Amino acid sequence: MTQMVLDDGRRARTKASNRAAILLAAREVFAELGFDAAGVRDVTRGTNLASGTFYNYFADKEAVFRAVLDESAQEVRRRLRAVRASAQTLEAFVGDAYRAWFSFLVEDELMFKLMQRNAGPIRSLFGDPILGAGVEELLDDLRAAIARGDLPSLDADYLAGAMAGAALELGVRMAEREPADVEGAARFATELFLG
Amino acid sequence: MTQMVLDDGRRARTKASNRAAILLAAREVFAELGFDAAGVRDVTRGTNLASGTFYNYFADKEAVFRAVLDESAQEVRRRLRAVRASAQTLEAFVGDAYRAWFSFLVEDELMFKLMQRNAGPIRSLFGDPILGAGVEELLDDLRAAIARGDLPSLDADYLAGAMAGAALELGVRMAEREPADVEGAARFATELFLG
DNA sequence: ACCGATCTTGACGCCCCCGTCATCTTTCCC
DNA sequence: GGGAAAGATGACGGGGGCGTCAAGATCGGT
Repeated sequence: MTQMVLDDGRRARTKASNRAAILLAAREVFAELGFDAAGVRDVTRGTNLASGTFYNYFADKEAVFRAVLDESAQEVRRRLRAVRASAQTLEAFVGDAYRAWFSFLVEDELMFKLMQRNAGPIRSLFGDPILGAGVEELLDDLRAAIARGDLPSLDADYLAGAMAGAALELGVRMAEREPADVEGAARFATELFLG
Repeated sequence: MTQMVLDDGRRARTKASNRAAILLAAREVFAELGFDAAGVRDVTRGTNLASGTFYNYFADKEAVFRAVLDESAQEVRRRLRAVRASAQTLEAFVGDAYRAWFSFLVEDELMFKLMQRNAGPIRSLFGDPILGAGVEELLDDLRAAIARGDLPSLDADYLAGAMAGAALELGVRMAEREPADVEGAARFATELFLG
C-alpha cells in the first residue's frame, strides 16, 4: 500500500535533521570564530556531512548566518512580547522585560557570544544594529507610555537607546557573576530607569 | 658641510609621512570594510605606496590595526582624564565626561564607525571589550565616589556598565541628529544617572 | 526486486590575499 | 659628482577558502 509521504518519510526526516545540524554547528562556529573568520567548512566539520552537502541547504555562509540569527531573534521578541502583553504596572513592564532579557542571555549563551562577536557583520548585513527591531518596539511602547502620561515627557529615542545599551553591558556583567545574577541585574536596571 | 640628520632629513620626513599615510588609509579601510574583510592591499591602495612598502612600517594587518586603535584610544582617555581632573561637582563630573565623549565621537567620526564595526575583532585581539580601559577608570572613580559618600551605595560594576552601554547607544543617536546633539545627549545622560 | 529520483560526497579548478625578495630608485655623506 | 646605504617596488610562489559537479549511495514507489 502507498505510504503518504509528507513530513515523516525517511527522506524528510533526515532533511530536517541535517538542516538542524548545520544550524547548530553554524551557531557554534560563528560564536567562536566570528562570521568573517569562519568558513563553510568549519561549519560542516561540526556535522557529519560533507562540505558539498551544505549547499543543498543554504546558498552560502551569509544565508546560514541570517537563519541562525533569525531563530534567536524570534525567540527574544516572542518573550518580550509576552512580557509586554501581561505587564500591569510600569515597574513590572521594565523589570520583567529586563528579567526576560537576562534570562535569555543566560539560557542561550551561544547567542550572546554570537551577538557580541558579530556586531559588525550584523550591522552591515542587516543595515541595522543588533536588536534593531526589538529597540523599535521598545521605542513605540515608550512613546505610548509618555503619551498616556505614565512617563514624564522624556526624549523617547534617547531613552530607548540608553535602555538597550545598558541591557547589553549589564548583560555582560550579569553573566560574569557566579551564579548568573539575573534578578539583581534586573532590579538594578529597573531602579536606574524608574528610580 | 655635513647636515645633522635627526628628524628633518628627507629620509626621516618621508618615513614619518608614509607611516601617517598608512595609518590614515588603514583607519578609513577598517571603518569601511571591517578588520576581517579588509586586506593589506586595500590599505596601500589608499596611499601612493606599493604593497610591499607596507611591510617596512608594520608587521602585518593586525599591527596596523592596533596602532590605529591606540592613537584614538589615547586621545579619548586624555580627554576624559582632563575632565576628571577639573570636575568640582558630581554633576559636572558626569555631565562633562559625557560631553567630552560625545564631542569626540562627532569630531572623530571615523573612529566611531571603526569601533562599531569592529567590536568583535577588538574583543578578540585585545581580550578586552571596546573602551575596556576607560570603563576600568570609570569604575575606580565610581567606587571612590561611593566610599566618599558622594554616591549612594550602588553596585559600582553595574553602574559603570550601564553608563558605558548608554554612552555607546546614546552616541549613535546623538550623532544621527542634525546637527549632532552633543549637549542634549549629555544632559539626558546626566539626568538619567543623577536624577 | 527493481528502477528512477533524490540526496550525498569530496576532489577539482578557481580566485584572492598574503609576505617575500631581487631589482630599481632615492638619499646621504664625502 | 660619486659610491654606498636605505628604502620602494611589484611580480611571484604558496596557501586557503569557495562553489561546482560527476560519481556513488540511498530512498520511494510499484
